[in-house]
Amino acid sequence: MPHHARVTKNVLRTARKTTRRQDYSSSTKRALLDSATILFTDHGYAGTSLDEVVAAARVTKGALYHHFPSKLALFESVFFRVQEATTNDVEKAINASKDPWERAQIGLEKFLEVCREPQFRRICMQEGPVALGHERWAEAERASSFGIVQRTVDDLLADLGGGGELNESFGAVFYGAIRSASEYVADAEDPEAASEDVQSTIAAILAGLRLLPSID
Amino acid sequence: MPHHARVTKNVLRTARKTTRRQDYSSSTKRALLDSATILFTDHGYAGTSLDEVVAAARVTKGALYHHFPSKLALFESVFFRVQEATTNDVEKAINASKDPWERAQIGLEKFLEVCREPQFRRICMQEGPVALGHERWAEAERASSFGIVQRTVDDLLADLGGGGELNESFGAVFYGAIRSASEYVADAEDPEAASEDVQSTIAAILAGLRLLPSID
DNA sequence: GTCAAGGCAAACCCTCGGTATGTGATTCGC
DNA sequence: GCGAATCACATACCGAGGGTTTGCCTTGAC
Repeated sequence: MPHHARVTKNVLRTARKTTRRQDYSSSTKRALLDSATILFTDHGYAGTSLDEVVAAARVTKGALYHHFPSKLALFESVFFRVQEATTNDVEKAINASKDPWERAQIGLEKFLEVCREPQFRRICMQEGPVALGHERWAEAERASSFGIVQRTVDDLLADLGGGGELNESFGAVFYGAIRSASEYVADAEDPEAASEDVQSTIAAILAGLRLLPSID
Repeated sequence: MPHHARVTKNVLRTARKTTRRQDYSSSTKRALLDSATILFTDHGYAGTSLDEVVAAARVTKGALYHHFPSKLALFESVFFRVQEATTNDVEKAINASKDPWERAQIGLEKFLEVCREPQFRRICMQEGPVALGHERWAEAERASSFGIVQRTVDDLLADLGGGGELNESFGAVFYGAIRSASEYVADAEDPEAASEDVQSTIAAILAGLRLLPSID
């Protein structure tokens, strides 16, 4: 091999950083994840067969099991991908403000919005707990949605001068309230109106808490 | 057949009201439901095979499919049986009082209690939505747990003199809050303490609402 | 050019939900 | 009382689908 050829090759490889095979591979993996996301969203975890997934991705089960050790592992990858994308959205929106009460309001509004996206609702909220098991799902939630809610609630309570004893309890209560409210909005005939109602409701509850002499 | 024999037979049948075959039949059906309840509670819907169910009930699949048209139908029967028993418990406890605020407190306490029973938690709260489908599950919930919460909330808001526009929204919010709080209590290391914290939390929220000049 | 490895296809196995058919015990008609 | 009908259930079987094994064929290294 002449010297200039080696140099050119190295330059090109450094520029592209990936080989043709790696491109193919990651492309296949992404196709599998995309197909699986759609199918899991439409038919749920148990209602989706791997044959459907590989057909939609135009590969075979051999490819699937080359990239994922099991159906459950495939679902996990889909789950975390959707969860991360959604959580980032909410977190970014929240950081637009510094006032804890405003942050809470923005976060709520944004969360009601993302819960109307079928992917997040079905995969992360509905199928997640059963497919991953309640334990693993709860752990994943603590690191994302629930974590955001808890931190927001902590800030609110700190602003109210509470001693912090009931922080976890308030976190659990508000997390559930927001989840349920999101489903209410997503299922409503007029989601816009329902969303405003929910925001008024939460706002009323928060306003009431601010009137209390003390929380603890 | 002599006359006295016919009379005796009729008397007996009237007294017992069932034939021997019907006794056997309902007995095996109950055995299937009992076994299925335990297995669904321990391993979930998808994680339980019908072979396990019929083995635990000491029958075969022939018997199962004689009583239930499908695995899903078996689960439905189990689901509704558990749900009805639990809901009746809560409803009965609530009716011990007439004051809406006291009823709410009693209902909450009782609900936190029943949610610590694995059967209700796993079958009605966790597996139900996925196995029955979100639609059917929501419908069943409206007729039981959610219905109780909504009626209780309606009474509270009426007592506050609200116009009723936000009743549904408040119902959804409190329903979710209570559900989530129940899981928090059930998973807590010290459920008794967690239960008290949750009751303090909800009490604080309700106290705050009573301080508001108006809800709507 | 050759060789190793990675990416994937194809064929197979096994569990499990569901079905079709058989059978023995009850119950009913007379 | 006795045969016929029926009911409650057992047994054998089928197909779908998750998972495994094997091997080919492209790609990249030397």
